[in-house]
Amino acid sequence: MIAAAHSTVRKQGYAATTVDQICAAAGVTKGAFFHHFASKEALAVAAAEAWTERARPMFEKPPHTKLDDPLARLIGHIDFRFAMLDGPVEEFTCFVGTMVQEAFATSDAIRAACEASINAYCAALTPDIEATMARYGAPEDVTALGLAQHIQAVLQGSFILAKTTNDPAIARESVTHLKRYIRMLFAPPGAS
Amino acid sequence: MIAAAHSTVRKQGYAATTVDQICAAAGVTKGAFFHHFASKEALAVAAAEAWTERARPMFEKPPHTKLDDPLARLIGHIDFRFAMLDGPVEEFTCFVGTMVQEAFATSDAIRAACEASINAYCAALTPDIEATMARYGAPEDVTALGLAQHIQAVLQGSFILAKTTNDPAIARESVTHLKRYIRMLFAPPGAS
DNA sequence: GACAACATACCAACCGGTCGGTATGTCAAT
DNA sequence: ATTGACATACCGACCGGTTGGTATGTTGTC
Repeated sequence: MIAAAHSTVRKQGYAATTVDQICAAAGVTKGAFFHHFASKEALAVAAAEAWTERARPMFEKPPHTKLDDPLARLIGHIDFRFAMLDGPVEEFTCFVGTMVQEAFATSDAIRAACEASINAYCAALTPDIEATMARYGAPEDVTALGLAQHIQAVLQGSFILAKTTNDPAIARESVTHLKRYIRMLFAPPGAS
Repeated sequence: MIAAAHSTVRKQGYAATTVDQICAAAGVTKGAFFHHFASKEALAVAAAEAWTERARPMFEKPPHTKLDDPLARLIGHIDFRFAMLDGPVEEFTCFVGTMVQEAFATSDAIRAACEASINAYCAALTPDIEATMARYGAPEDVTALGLAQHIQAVLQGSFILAKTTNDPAIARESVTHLKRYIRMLFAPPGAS
C-alpha cells in the first residue's frame, strides 16, 4: 500500500490520489486500508517515513561510496543522481518533494514528515562535504549542511523542470551545472 | 478569479483547490465562473498564461535592469529574486511550478501552459546571459538558455525546501550558492 | 428584443471514512 | 483434546458531504 502510494502520488499528486486508487493498485480492499491506517493523512506520513528508508541504499550501495577522496565520493554521488535522471519522469521524481508542495499549509503532520525525510537526505550527504571542505577548503560562509541543502534544491528544481517538459534532459542540464559548481568550489585557486 | 486561483493554488495545490473556493475568494458565483471558463482545467490554463504576464515587470521595472554591465544585470536579478524570499511561503512561491507537479501527467493542456510560462521566464533571462558570456567567456558546454533553466531550477527547488520548513531562510541559502556559482563562472581565471 | 453577463437551483458521480460482520488464529482453563 | 474468550486482519456495503458541471432564470445594455 505504501509502495502504491509512492507511485500514484508521484504521478498525480497527493490530493488527486484517492484511497480507492491506492487500494486498487495495492490489491487490497478499503477495509484493509483503514485497518492499517487511521486516515489518508496517516498513510501519507507513513509513506514519507518509508521514503527515507527507500533512499538509504543510495548512500551505501553504489561503488563511489568506497572511494578514499571525499570530493570524489561527493562528485560520485552527483554523477549517481545524474544517471537516475532517465526514463519516465514519474519514476525518478521525489515523493516527499511532490507531496509537501500540496500539504505544507494544510497538514502539518505531512509537512513535518517530508521535512524529516529531506533532512535525512541532507544529513547523509553532510559528512562527505565536511571532509571535502576540510581537505580542499571552501569560502567562509559555506557550511556542509547548507551545501547539502543546495544539492537537494537543485535536484528538486530539476524534477519540476522535467515535469514541465515531460523529459529528463532539462533536469540533467541543471545537475551538470551543479556538478561544475562543486568542482569549482573545491578547486585549488587559479586552476583552469 | 485568476488572482484567486493564483493565491489558492499556491497555498493548497491545484487538485485540493475547488471551484467553489475560487468563486468565494473572487466574490463571484459559480454561474459566473462557468460563464467565463469552460472548465476548471481551462481556468488553470488561463491562470498559467496570466502568471507569465504577472512576472514580466520583474524584468523591466527593477533598477538593476538599467545597468550597463550584463553580468551586473544578471547578478542584480539574482539579488532581486533573493530579496523576494521573505514573508509567508505561499506569497513568493511559483504558481506554475506548483501546478505542473500535479498536472504534468494528467492534463497535457495544463502541463503545456506551465511549460510556456517557464520558457518565457528563461527566455527573458537569456539575453543578459548571452551578453555576459560574450564579454566574460564561459566553459564550452555552457549555453545561455541552459544556465537560465538552471537558475529557474534552483529557484523552484528552493521553494520546495522552503515549503518543507515553512520558512524562507533555507531558500535564501540556496540562492546564495547560485549567486556564487554565477560569480565563479564568469570570474577571470585565477581571481580569488 | 437580442445578447452578454451574471445568479440560483440543482444533479450525478465521487470522496474519505464507518460499520456490522467474518475468517483465522492464540492461549489458557478444563 | 476441547472449549470459550479474546485479538487481529480483513471484507464490502453504505453514509453524509463535496465536487465539477449544468439547466434555467434574471438583469442590464446596446
